[in-house]
Amino acid sequence: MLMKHTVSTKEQLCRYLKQKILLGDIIPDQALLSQRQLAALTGLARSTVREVIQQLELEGLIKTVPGGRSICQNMMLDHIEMPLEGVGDNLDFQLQVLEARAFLEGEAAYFAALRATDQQLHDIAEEFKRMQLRSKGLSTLDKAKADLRFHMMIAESSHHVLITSFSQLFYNRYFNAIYGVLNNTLIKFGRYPDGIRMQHEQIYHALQKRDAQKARKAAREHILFTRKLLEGAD
Amino acid sequence: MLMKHTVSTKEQLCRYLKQKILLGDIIPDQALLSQRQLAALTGLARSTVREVIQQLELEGLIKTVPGGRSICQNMMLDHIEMPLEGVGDNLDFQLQVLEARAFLEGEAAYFAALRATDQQLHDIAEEFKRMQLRSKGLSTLDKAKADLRFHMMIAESSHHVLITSFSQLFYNRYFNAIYGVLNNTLIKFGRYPDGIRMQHEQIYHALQKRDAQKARKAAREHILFTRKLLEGAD
DNA sequence: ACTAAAAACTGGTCTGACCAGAACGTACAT
DNA sequence: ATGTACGTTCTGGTCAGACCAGTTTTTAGT
Repeated sequence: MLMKHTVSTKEQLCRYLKQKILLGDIIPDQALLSQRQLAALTGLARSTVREVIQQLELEGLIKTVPGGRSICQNMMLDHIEMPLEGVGDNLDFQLQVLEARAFLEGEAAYFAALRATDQQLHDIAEEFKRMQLRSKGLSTLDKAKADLRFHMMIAESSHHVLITSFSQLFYNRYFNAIYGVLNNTLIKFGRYPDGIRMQHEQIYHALQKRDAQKARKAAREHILFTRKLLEGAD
Repeated sequence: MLMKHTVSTKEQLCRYLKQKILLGDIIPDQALLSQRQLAALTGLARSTVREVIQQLELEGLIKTVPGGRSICQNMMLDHIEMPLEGVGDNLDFQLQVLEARAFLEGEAAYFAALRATDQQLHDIAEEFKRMQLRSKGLSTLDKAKADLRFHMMIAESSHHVLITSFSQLFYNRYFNAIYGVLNNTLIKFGRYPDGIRMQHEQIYHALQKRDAQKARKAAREHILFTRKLLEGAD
């Protein structure tokens, strides 16, 4: 029995550093260990450590200065912790969030249909079935989380750096707004409107058939449908 | 007299490859020169070439397979060359594009106000002035390009990897749609509506004063204004 | 205690080497 | 001629050790 994807030491270092930064163990403006120290620590060659460092730099997590150490930046932190400027609960803002989300979901579904691994497709199928089964007995918050997890799995399956990153950023930041939308629709209908369940199904089936354009269309319409609900609810 | 930022050979190679890929000199599934060949060609060390390659890979332009060559992917190209599914010119599609764009522009302006370097702010000021001066004597296409350049500079000044990347992706893909919007408004009004000029000015001033929230608001409203124009033009 | 020289770092680049896996060619068997 | 097995050559990934041009820290001299 052998692992198909043994996690390389390089990958481990990468995750380790990202985690440290994202969880706040290393805070902005704080210096990282030097490349040589990291190399000694991990047993990797410095050139390999450099590649990890460069990756983090390209992702905006750290900044390097020749002669000085690599220091943490974490531009993502700005987003996650941003207080949403007090507009988190108003309707206009929620509508705007859904506008952007429609685009994002569409692209995610499109690429997911094209590039998801069979394993991912299988995982999505599982999650979808779970979603259907338990849809009756959950709190609004749990439903929101389930809904988001479903869409996040799709985003990840797109294997598209930009889409995945943007989705993460997006959901981290706007979860409350999205949750608010779901809450509103639930309050109005007492349950998920039938449309939504059917739309989820359409997205799901388009993905399983790897029909990219249909997946995009379904995902987009799904969000825009939610948007219409919210618009008509004022 | 010395250059402040002499463009390193490394940077040159990076731009060269990006250009080749984005302009279609290297098409998807086509193999790049090997790292050793590129090293020999540029005089760089292979380790340095590798860092360039890794960067392109992280940006989704190429894919590397151990043992095989690095092959072009250019996920952007999918967008640029995609026939837009036959809806490229219809109204609904343009509206959708503007929806997503409103969100993106807002975020870009917000972060640009916070993080643009003085140099970038200066460059934006220059571009803005140029835009004002020559706004009378340009073709629609040139105006569209100028408009896009202005917004792209803002996106770049956000120093936010995701926003910058997403903007590039976005504009590459939807330039035609955006151009269509501009064309429509120009046809309708014979010139840019006054609102747009004023809105550009508001964005510009918010940036110069580094008022992030105002910048976001102005940028968002600018796009949503264009959207309304288009909506009312059917 | 303050300053200036010097030593000890840092990231960036280079060289040259080895490995495992992919690609390709060649020679052999059909 | 066709097809298949094999071996060479090539690829990307990793490694080790070196130098440079800067920064930072220490040290020595005032």
